Parts: sequence; C-alpha cells; structure tokens
Amino acid sequence: MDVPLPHLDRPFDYLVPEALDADARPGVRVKVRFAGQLVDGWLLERVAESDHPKLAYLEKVVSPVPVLSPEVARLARAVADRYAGSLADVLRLAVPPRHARAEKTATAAEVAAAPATGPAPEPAAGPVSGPPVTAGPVSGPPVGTVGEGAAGAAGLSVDPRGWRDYPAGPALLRALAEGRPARAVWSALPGEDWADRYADAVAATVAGGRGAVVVVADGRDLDRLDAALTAVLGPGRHVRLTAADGPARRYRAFLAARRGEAPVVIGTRAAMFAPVARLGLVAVWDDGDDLHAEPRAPYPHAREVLLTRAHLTDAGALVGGYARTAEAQLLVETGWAREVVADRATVRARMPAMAPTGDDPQLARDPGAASARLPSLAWTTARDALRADLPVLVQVPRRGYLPSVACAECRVPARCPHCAGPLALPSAQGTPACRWCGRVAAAYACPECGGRRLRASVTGARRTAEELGRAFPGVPVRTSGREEVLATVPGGAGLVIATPGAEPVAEGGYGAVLLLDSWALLTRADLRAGEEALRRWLAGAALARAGAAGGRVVVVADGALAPVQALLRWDAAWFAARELAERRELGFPPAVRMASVTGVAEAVADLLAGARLPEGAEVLGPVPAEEGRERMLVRVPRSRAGALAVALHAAAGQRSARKAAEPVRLQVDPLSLF
DNA sequence: ATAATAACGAGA
DNA sequence: CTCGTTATTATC
Repeated sequence: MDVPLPHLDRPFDYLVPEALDADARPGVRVKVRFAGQLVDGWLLERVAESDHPKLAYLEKVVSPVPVLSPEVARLARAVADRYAGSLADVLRLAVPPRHARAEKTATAAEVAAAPATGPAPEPAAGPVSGPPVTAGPVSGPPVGTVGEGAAGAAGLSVDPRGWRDYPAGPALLRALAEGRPARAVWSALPGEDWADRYADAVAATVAGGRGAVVVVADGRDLDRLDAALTAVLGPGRHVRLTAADGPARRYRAFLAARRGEAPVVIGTRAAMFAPVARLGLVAVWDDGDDLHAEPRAPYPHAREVLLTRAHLTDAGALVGGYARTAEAQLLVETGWAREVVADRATVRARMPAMAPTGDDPQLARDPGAASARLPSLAWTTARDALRADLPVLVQVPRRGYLPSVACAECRVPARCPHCAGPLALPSAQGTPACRWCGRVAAAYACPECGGRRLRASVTGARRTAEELGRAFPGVPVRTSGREEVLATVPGGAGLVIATPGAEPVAEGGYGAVLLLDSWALLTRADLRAGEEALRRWLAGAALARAGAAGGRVVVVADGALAPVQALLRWDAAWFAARELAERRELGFPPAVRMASVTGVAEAVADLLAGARLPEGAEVLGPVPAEEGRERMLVRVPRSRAGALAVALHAAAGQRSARKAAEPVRLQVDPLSLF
C-alpha cells in the first residue's frame, strides 16, 4: 500500500476480479479502495486464500508491466526493516516514477520480442497479498536467456591482468567468473584506473553468466565507468540508471533492466535497487562519498543496501576506493569480505613524492610578493612542475562550503597576518583562520581601515584561480567545480583549480598536486572529519604521476596528524583500522548501531517513551537540531541493531495510529552525529 | 478520512 | 441495566 503511515506497513489482501486476472501479476502497480479512498499499491503475491473475512476487490491494475521484481521486493522489505522505515517509502526509491510513454514503446518491444511467454494466470477471485515475497508464481521476464547470451558472447573472457598488482585480485576475478560470491574491499593504487578495474570485475561476472549492479557517487564517475564498460563489454550490454538523465530515459532504462535486456546496471545511488536477473556482483566505488547516502526516508546508504542485497541473493560484492571507510574496514575485520590490496613495495613504486608543509618562515619575511600567496614549498613544487611542462592540480574547498571573509567596514578581503592567505570561517560563529597555513586569526584587524568586524564573502575555486593565475603569469588556468566539471585536461603545463570530487584526470598524470584545504577539512566537528579529509586528499593525489616520473604532492597540514600520516604513506587501510579502533573505544558507528530521533521536544519524548527499546540501549541527548527541534540518539550494540529498528518503527506506528500531529524523523545510521 | 467498536456515563 | 454519546482502532 503506497501510504507512508508506519502502522499500515504490512500487506493487505484483495480479491482479483476476473477481468483483471491476466494483468494482476506480482510486481504490478495497482489501485485499491482503502478506507474509502483509492490508493496506489503494489501487488506483492497471489495466493489462494486469505485469513481476512471480508475482502474488497482490486480496483485497477495501473499497468500490466511487473516493474517490481521478487528480488527487489524482498530487498526493499529488508532495507525498510534495517532502517526502521516503511516498505512504501523504500519502494518509492526503488522503482522510478512511471512514465507512460516510455512504457508504451517498451511494451511494444516486449510483445514483439517475447510473445506469450508468461505462465497461465490463476483462476479468478484469488486474493492478493504478500508478506515477504516468496518468488511469485509469475516472475516476469525470461531471465534464462540473459545468462546464456552473456556466457556465449564472442570474445568475452576473464582478463585478470589489470588486477595483477593486487595479490588477491586475480582470484577475485576467477571467483566472479565461476559464479562464486567473492566479497572484496579494494584499496586502489595511486594512479589506478578504477573504472577499468570495475569493468574487469563486471566482465568476469557476466562471463560467468550472471549480472551486476555498480553504484558510483556522481555523474562524472558514471560517465567514466560507462566508457570503461562499453570498451570491455561492447555496446548494449549495460544500461545506466540515473535521475540526471531525466524521467523518461530513466524509466526506459529501468524497464530495459527489468526485462533483462542487459545483464549490467550502472548508476548513481538510486541504481542500488535496479532489477538485475541472476545477480552475481554488487559493487560500489568510493563508498565514503556522502552522495551515497539517500536523503529521503528511510535514508538508506548505497553501500549498506548493496551489501544487504549481496547477502540476500548470494552475490559477490566489491567495495572499492582510494580511501577506505570504517564501515569497509569492519567488513574486513569481521571476515565478511576479503581485503584486496597491493603490497607496500608496489604502493611505494606507484605513489607520488609526498610532503607536508606547515610553518613557513620564508613567507613571513616577504608577505607582499605575489609568490607569497602560497606556502613556499607549494609554490616551488608547482613552479617546478610547470617548468617541466606538466599540469598542476590545486584542490580547494567547495564554494559556499567554506565562506571566506572580508572586513565588514571596507569590504577588503581578510588576509592572514602571517602568510597573506585568505581567511575563512569554519562556521557562522567560529574564529577565522587561514586557509593556507591554518593559523587562527583571533584578534584580526583590517590593515586598511582598522575594522575588527568581519563579514562572509563567497570565495571559491574561481577566486583562487585568479590569485594563482597572478602568481604564475602566462600559465593557462582552468577551473573544475560546481558549475562546470571537467573530466580530463591535457598533459602540458597548466594550472587546474578544482573542488574536491571535481578533479579532472590529467593526461599522463599531474606533475604536482597541491592540497590546500586541510584546515577546513580537519576542523569540522564531525565524526568523519579525518576520514573525509583523507578520502579527498587520496582522490586528488591519485591523479599525480608516480614519484619516479616526477609526480609530487604537497599537503598544507601538520605532518603529525593521523590522516596526513596516512596520506604521506598512502596507507588507507592503516588509517581505517585506526579509525575503527577509535570508534570502538568511543562507542560510535560502525562499531555500534546508532539511530537518531528528531522533532519537537515533546514528540521526540513521546516516541521514545512508547518505544520498547532493546536491552542495553543507551539514549543520548538531547542536542539542538534545526529551529525548534531537538535530536536524541539511541545507541545499541550491533547485535541488537535489528531489534532497535523494529522498536523504533513500532513506536512510530503507535504514534501514527493515534494520529499524533507532530512529525518525528527516524534515522538509522545518521550521516552526522552532532 | 470514516466506519466499526469499545468505553463510558447519565438516566431509568 | 440500557441507551446515547464519545474515545479508540482498524482500514483488506
């Protein structure tokens, strides 16, 4: 039933009128009369009898296309249970909005391609229902042909060569090719073409006669993976599923996947629910990117959904990145997944030369010079790369993410008294600090007018580009950020200013990579600040040439800090293990399961009062949330995670049943805890 | 939202 | 004890 009320989160039985018998197959959208009104619903299962005494008739089958596959229905139920949400909410995320025109053309193709394949429908007046779906009698597309076609495709074989730098890599590909559910946490080498490696893994899965789902964070990563897959699989073997392609194309791609026309689906996070027949591999790239967290209820995370899916379907799983999340580390430490990493000698051979830079006495002596706008090590490193006719990448904070500040009186940009770098505010009330050297400017006074008050001004990649352009006259400057994201840049001398996540790949690799926003990243009041900083640095540094080929990385940060150490050694696994150990110590996720309850104070209290929380549950808070609301956290050991979700969902159900007006937001594994 | 059902209280 | 009214609960 497509109603979001938690107390109605269960199947209801209806009679099927004879006229609808043929169309009323599991997985179709239906309309039923419920509490006097017509509501949308999903036909989950057809059964012969019902316990319910008086049944109403199904009103209408919206479309005969069984868009919800049994596997996805089961997955959606499991995801709803994990996140204390309703099936209807998850199905809204899992099945894209219907686009009738797209369906019309698709249905015609379906009829033409596969005439009269469905099993005979059941007799009329069979009730409809569906607790956790047992594969219904009618399962939709002719799935068998997908696997056979794939295995038989000309020239498709397993090519483990790209994975030979990782001792466990070739075995992973072999397992996938043989249809065994191998599960891996992969740490990509610097300079690695991750999209090609993912394409290898997908091709191995397809060669083994099974399908794959791959989720990436954004459109740029998707384009890259798309191209790599086309090169390996050939055209038409995969579909891309992303909201950015528009409703019609998205629905058409979804239908193609549902019909089993292609064994592989790639896409951004909504693709995590894509229907794929005979699933053999789920994969996610860069699972630390917060774009993988769905912002709509019940807020599922792509990595968790895919892992649940691998579990339910006995598929393989690949969780990869240059960085490693604490969650991925937990998979390794519990033995659920195997670590796929290169040995240290290979890492050292591939990585660029790394150097931190903090204090910079030379700057203090000559703060007026154009060259002093950067710490001198960063400046000389960039200059040397440009002289060698190599491109230089400068990673700067996202516009708006870190507002710079100017004098409130005369509007002159506030500059660091020490190094003349731009000052910025970590938050609205914070103390300004330098974006380049990180020093805090507590007692700032404007050099022009002596004003002591500061106002925020928007300074992002563009402004930085102008300043750097002046520091290196005659060098072409490109920016890649929110408005325009560059996929690649040519190999010659040039400056590239990019925000994290928008760094273009340089032909042959960058001669120098400057990581300037360390202070901004590390001072964030967030559980994941260190992990996130390292993730962004590694993503930037991965684009540099190897040290032997002249690649250098300068990070403007204190070399003693753990994330900086991890970068300098290129050891994401070490950092993740350390991070996870720390979270265990502090009782933070993923070592424990947390849920947050957000709303006005009395509503939050009411829900928690009515919740039968599992034994050992700790209630923390309240902390203030958005205007007028507060937030409580509930913490339980991982072994009680399921019970916690059940308890919270039930409590929300009680509240909605008695029509409590004040909404309460439930979030399991909230992205930020403070 | 709305209908059924349970709970309650006033008057017989 | 019954009838009529009001809270509660389920909604196929």
